[in-house]
Amino acid sequence: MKELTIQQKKVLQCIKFYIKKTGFPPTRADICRELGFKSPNAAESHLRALEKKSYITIENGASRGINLTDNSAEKSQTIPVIGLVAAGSPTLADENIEKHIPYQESLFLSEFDYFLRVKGLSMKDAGIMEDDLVAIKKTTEVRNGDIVVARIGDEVTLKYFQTLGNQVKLIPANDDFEEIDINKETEGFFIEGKSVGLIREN
Amino acid sequence: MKELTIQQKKVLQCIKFYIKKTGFPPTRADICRELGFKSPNAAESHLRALEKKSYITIENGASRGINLTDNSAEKSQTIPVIGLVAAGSPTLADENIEKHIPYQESLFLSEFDYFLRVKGLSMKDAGIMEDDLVAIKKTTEVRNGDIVVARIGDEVTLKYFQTLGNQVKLIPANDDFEEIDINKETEGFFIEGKSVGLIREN
DNA sequence: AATTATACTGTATATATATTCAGTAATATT
DNA sequence: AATATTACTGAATATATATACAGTATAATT
Repeated sequence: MKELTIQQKKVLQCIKFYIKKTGFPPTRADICRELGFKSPNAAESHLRALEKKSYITIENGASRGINLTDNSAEKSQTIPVIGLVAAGSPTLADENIEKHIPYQESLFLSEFDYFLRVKGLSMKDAGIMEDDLVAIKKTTEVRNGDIVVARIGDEVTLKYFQTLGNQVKLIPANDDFEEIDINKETEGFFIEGKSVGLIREN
Repeated sequence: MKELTIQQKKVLQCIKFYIKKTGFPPTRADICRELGFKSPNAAESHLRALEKKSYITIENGASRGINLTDNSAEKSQTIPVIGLVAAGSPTLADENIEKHIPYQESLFLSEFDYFLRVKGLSMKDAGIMEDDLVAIKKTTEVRNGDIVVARIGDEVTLKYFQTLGNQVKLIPANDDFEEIDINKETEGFFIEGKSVGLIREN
């Protein structure tokens, strides 16, 4: 996927926004109006650049003949599912992405960035079972009682969050598991995000 | 919602199909081509009828200025959420529908008909918590171990299903609750469907 | 019985729109 | 140092497109 320039991104955003607002793609003149260009050729050349980088297709001769490709998404948004390996997952990087699943904006009350595939039963009593998909919002602003994705070195876990001063407790929802006590400043300790929803496929 | 004539339905379907295929709405001429009309005015008058019945809006003067309204969205794109009252819910009829939520086909592995809003903790150990939305597929074909929506008279419950001969056990996933033993032929006993997925909004 | 809605054909036309051509200028790449 | 890419203005134009007008005919509603 070729990178877009700042201006090209603006034009692509403009197209997406226009479609969302009106239900149909903009004309060259519409794009000029939205972005302040004075010549339709400004829009035209940006469109051809976007076409070349395959973010859109253009049906020649057709008015408003712009079609967003799957690459440029928004059409049917997808969200990555990341596998959480029980015994130490190195990162939440792209190479750990299991698959992408379609997703609708208003599925949960709050926005989220990815799904985490749960391994193990450490949050069983919170109703989070093996293989559940937990919707995670990337954030470090978490409150006591939140279910968080915490990283300690190489290991990533899902636990209840509880803090007092500099001390953090990561509490499992299962008596068979031990609670983790850690200092906020510990090397390699990091809050990746918090749970905002859950999906179970069965 | 005003009823559409057969021809108007065809035109509306044609618009939806065209947008799906190309990413932008059809012109009058496009509609004529697709449906075999010989005059652009045939398309024009159908469009105005659809506008009048508010299945579409038309931006005057704009090419391809057709916008599908929320009304004309496919039924299958939203799915009802039905409240399950812990102590006896009369029916799963329309009047109990909480709301509709958007839904994407491939969200779960199997198709489903509605979401059931869970009340109570009788399935806690199966990871089904209060206020969870359980995706229910309407069916009477259930197997041992399935989580089913069973109706006994006025009461509707969510339980594990276990059967032997004519005898059915409805087993909660919580020691605080009692298992229900019932004969298949009992008056007023009915399997409404089974759980095929779960969503938790929090 | 009169009116309105549906369902078209056929012609005409103003204008909305894509698209080409001619420039200018800065920046990035080879 | 030469070339390509980005980022535009400005003008011109063929054509794609919405839309009005004139008809014909049947069915539904008042």
